[in-house]
Amino acid sequence: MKRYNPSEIEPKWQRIWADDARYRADNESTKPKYYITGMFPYPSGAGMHAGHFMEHSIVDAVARFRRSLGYEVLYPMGWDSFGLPAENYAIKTGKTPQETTATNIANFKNQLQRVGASIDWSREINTTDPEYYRWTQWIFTKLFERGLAYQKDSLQWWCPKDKTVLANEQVIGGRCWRCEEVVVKKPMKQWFFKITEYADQLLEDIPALDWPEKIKSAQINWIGRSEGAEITFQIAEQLESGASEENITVFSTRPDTIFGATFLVLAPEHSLARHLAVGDARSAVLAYIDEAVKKSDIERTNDNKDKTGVFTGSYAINPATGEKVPIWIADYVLGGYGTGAVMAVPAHDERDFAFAEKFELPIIKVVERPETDSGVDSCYHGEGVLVNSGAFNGTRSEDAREQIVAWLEQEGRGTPKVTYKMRDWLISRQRYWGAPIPIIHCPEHGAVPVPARDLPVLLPEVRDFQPRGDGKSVLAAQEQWIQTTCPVCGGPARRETDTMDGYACSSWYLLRYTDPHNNEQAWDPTVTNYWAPLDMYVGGDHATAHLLYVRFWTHVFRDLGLTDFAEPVHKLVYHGLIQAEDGRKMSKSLGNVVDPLEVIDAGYGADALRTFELFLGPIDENSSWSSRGIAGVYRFLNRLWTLVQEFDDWRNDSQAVESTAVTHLDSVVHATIKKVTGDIHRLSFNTAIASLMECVNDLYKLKTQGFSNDWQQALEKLIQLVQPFAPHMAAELWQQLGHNDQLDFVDWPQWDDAKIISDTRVVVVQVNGKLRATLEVAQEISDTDIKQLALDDDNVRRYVKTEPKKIIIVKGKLINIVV
RNA sequence: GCGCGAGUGGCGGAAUUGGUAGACGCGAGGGACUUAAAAUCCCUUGACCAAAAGUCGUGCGGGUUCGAUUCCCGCCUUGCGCACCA
Repeated sequence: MKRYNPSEIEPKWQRIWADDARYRADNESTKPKYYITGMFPYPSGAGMHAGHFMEHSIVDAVARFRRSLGYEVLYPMGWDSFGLPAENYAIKTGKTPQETTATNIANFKNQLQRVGASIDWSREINTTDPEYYRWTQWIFTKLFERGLAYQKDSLQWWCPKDKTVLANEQVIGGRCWRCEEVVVKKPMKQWFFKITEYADQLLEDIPALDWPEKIKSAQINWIGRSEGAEITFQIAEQLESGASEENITVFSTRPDTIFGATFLVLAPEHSLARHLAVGDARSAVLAYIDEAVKKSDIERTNDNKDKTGVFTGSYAINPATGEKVPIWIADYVLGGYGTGAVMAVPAHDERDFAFAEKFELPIIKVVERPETDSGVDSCYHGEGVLVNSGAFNGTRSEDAREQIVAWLEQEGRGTPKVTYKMRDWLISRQRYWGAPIPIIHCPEHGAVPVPARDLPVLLPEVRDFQPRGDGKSVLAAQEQWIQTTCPVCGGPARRETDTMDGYACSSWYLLRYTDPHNNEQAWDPTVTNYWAPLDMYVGGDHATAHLLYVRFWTHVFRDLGLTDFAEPVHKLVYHGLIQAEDGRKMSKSLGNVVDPLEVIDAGYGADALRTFELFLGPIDENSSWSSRGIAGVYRFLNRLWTLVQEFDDWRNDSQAVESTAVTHLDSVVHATIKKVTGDIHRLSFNTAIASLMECVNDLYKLKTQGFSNDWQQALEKLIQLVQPFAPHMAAELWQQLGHNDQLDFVDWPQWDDAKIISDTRVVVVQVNGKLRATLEVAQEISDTDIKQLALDDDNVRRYVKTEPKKIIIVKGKLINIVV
């Protein structure tokens, strides 16, 4: 009898799987395909912790399950390896990002191999590989040609001391988060992807996605579609300083409240803001604008609720009432949303109300609060009947919405309009470690995309990664690299020196996996249409960033004729986090990280680790690591192992006697097959593993009757069921029971309902819904007989003294006697 | 503030369509084996009651139903996402 020793059997099987490239996916297969993977990792220096392994435990279990069901499974892996951490690490250590990235990838790959993930390594990809980013760049040029990649001047945060651009989140209280220098805003020309053009399509496709509600609603929220109208307010006075416009256009979702619009508010960034400042107010307005523009968005929203603003001295005409209304500037209006200007209706909008109260502006009620509404606030934002609204008095606000817009449209003062919260995707990065934007700036022809034949635009190797300080990436110092010729006219031209956001690289990798070695094109549509879209995509991050971008790009690919499908992922599995044993997030700085290789090497092995991660709880909820819990799972695997050893010893013992007393063996095993199969289908791994444990416990009890030859098949089936969770042990035991074939591809066991059913069943007897007895009755018993048996039961009789009013029978399960 | 989840023993969790609440695991208690310990195996384990019988029990308060962890209404707590988006 062999002891269970994972440190011996796991390397053995990992070697076998690697040697015969067992998990290579075949493009030409005649089997049905199943394409599954997890979100590819960023290969950091820290390596993966036990929490990261959750994703691979899920993907590998499903991949192995699907293989057994007869699918051709594609489970690839790759590396999202461009990005800031590698670059910062390079600055600190003097190593190049190329070197550190290679080291980290080797480490990650080793970790994945040591858990026995059934990955097709022949399809490994790496976003920093020029053969990969060549096509990222090619896609950029395609977007550019379609008008979906464009340049725009926008304000960026700039730290004069660190000489670098900062993200909004890196500006705290107007100061740099690193050196606390006061930051300034600097206008910079940046590259954007026009995701807003796909806002409606991305929104419309959401209901049909087999994705968690949580993610779907996060995306709906993020896109933030609002239906309303743009309404034009004429400026009352002639503007002195030659402003380009004489009108102010506002966006409103409540055009029905226009009769209550008692003032206008413009964002400080509004193009007319300075021009409107007249008379005594002028200097105060200009000061306010300067101050507001300096504040970060975070400050402007977090300083919150306490409204600030200034009156410009100018007025506009409310197109509905004809009244003059004052024009204010206030930073509670956002420059980047709608038109950057709003009509303020203080009676029916809380923000406008707070502002009006503070600055003593008129408040006119135009929607009557229904009597059924119990609220008493002086500001009411619900629906109701219009008042103080001229010809529209008495109209319901829902109806008035359309009627008023129609009327304004007739007058040439308004038009229906849909607006989105989502902004275009800013993809320029002034950092080194990214894919160069494949654009050549020609004095004659402007921004020209690099032709496909000249791709990739290689990232030059440099020595100094420190950002230079003039708002450009270190590539701007590579004068030789920059100088080139215009692809259109052949004249001298200069390369774009910004790199692309890493999210660009990860927006198409799922398609590259299907055809990773293609050096003629990004992918062959025939191959890609065979594998993609993904049947299952597993991850626990990026609800609105990556998962929105990858949908956006795939929609574009479809429109370009590069794919047949617009949605890249059929089913999304969004798993929870595994927190540390102390209930906090696992992190290096907290010192609570569980290293998976240490767990494996401590003797538990990869099988116990994987099984435990899936046993912790439902995969979509957070859970906490438990060093005691993994011992419990290890105990279970050990019990299964021992059981097979004991059977094997019996089998090989020539003196062994076959027991004739064995009962229920089939019933136990077939019930387990049924339960485990159903549970894996619905991704309820914790209950699948629980029923495997239950099955082993039951077999220990049956074992006391002695073994028989029937046990061979029973144990084989059990081993097959365990395989998705503990593949090394399963392979070893399979071999020990006399098989030389590959367990991975052996058909998943079938159950037979007839074998599960026993001669008797348990029926619960309730009186008035309370449990009073349980009866063991024959399988085929009639309702009449059940009723009689129930009523004859001693304990039931104590509660049923009179003729029952009603008797409810749930076939084969329960009888409830109502008295 | 808005949106989406969640709340069940000492702990992680189960109950798939409204039908025995607490599967499975951890922990705890007891026993077997052992010189002893570890490991292993067996039994017990929601609360109250000596126990049978029973009563109570799924965040709180109502409701629908023969029957509610499950459905409905109103709260509380908590996680996540968005957040002055007009």
